[in-house]
Amino acid sequence: MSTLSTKKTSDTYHHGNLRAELIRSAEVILKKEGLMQLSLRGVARRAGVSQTAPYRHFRDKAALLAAVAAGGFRSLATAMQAQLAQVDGRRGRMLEIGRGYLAFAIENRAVFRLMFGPEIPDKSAYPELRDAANAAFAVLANESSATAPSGTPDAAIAAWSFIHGLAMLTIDGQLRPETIGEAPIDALALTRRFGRFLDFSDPSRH
Amino acid sequence: MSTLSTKKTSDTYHHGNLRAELIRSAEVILKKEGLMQLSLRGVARRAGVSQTAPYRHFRDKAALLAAVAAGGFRSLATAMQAQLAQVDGRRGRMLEIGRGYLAFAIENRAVFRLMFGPEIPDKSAYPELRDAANAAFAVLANESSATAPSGTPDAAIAAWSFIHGLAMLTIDGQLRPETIGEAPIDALALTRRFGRFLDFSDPSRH
DNA sequence: TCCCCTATGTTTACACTGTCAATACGTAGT
DNA sequence: ACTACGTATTGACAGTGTAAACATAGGGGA
Repeated sequence: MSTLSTKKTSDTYHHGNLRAELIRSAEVILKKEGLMQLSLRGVARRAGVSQTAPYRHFRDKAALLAAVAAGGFRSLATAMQAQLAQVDGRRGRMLEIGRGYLAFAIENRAVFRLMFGPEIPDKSAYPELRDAANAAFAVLANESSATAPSGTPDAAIAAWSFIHGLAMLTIDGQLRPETIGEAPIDALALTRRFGRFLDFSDPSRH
Repeated sequence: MSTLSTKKTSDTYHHGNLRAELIRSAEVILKKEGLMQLSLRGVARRAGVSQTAPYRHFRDKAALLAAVAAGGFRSLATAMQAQLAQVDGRRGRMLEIGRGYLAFAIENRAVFRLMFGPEIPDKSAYPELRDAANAAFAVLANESSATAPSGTPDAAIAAWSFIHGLAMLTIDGQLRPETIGEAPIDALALTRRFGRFLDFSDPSRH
């Protein structure tokens, strides 16, 4: 209408599929600017809509973040399974899962932090998020139950803790030369050296 | 001489030692309201000064948080050493360190998250914070080097990763009955069951 | 003693945020 | 064709981090 603001959304007043677009915009900002820089208004701006448009699709900012985090958990599960597909036999499967986990965390720091951080309070209030998180853990737990000595989920939790801690410390920049007194470290190589912590099917190398 | 002493513990100025008071206020708010609810203005309010008074003592909000985080790392080191003092002999020392670590994380979730989160970007820019973090890691590394087979810091990093991951997952509420299919879990008891991951001086049980 | 200097604290202001209320718009169903 | 409803916009409000200008106290040199 006005010559001043030529909207690129000239197609429709109703965006069409704004919800998905908002999630995608949030992901882009997360990856480019980080979690601290992500604002609802910024997401709306990038999607080309007004600042309150997101409220038609998400109760509040946390709900949008929950949707993004759910997508993150799905990607995480996929990353682990993709890595798993590269190995055959019973050996080193847990290690490959760990690699997938670590690679995902490093490639998507901001989303990874969001998935586990306090920015989404009461995560259990979002069924989609809860299901996606459980599905991701299931990849780990399922593999663990197949190789661990006992059927308890203890082994899976132990493996998860180790991988998760390694991922967190890595993306937080705590695992650095000054800290550990070595040349620049490839975190994935690190996991290889610690394979004995991950692979319950291979106790020989102790 | 006089300038030095007055700068640190001067009590004779406008409102007393504001810098320390601000840090204490921030800690209180952190523990009571959480990291998301902590604002610079809120800290100033609680300290009874104007909203820009903190800028005479900290370059910005991140600088205040860095001071708080440094205190957190010092407390963490103390917590680990206190736990360590409860055991004699070479056995189970790493496990006790892990317990101290976990207890601190649970008791001080918000500070713990701050210590490792992205709210303080470029942590290496704060010498006090860096030193405190290194000192805390040193407790772990020192113990590890005394018990681990090789002199490399690999074992310390592995132990740190495991404990850190367990702590993170715990305070993030990921280790819950629905997730792991068990009755309410005491995280400290969990570490006991996973002691073999922590105690390098006892490789027999593998 | 007095006065000024500098470190400390306040006031004011601005751009930004999350979110609510009222309003406009377009499309689907009748 | 007209109405109803889901969708998007405008405007507003309280709260945030922080920069600039101003105020004040307490000590050091005269």
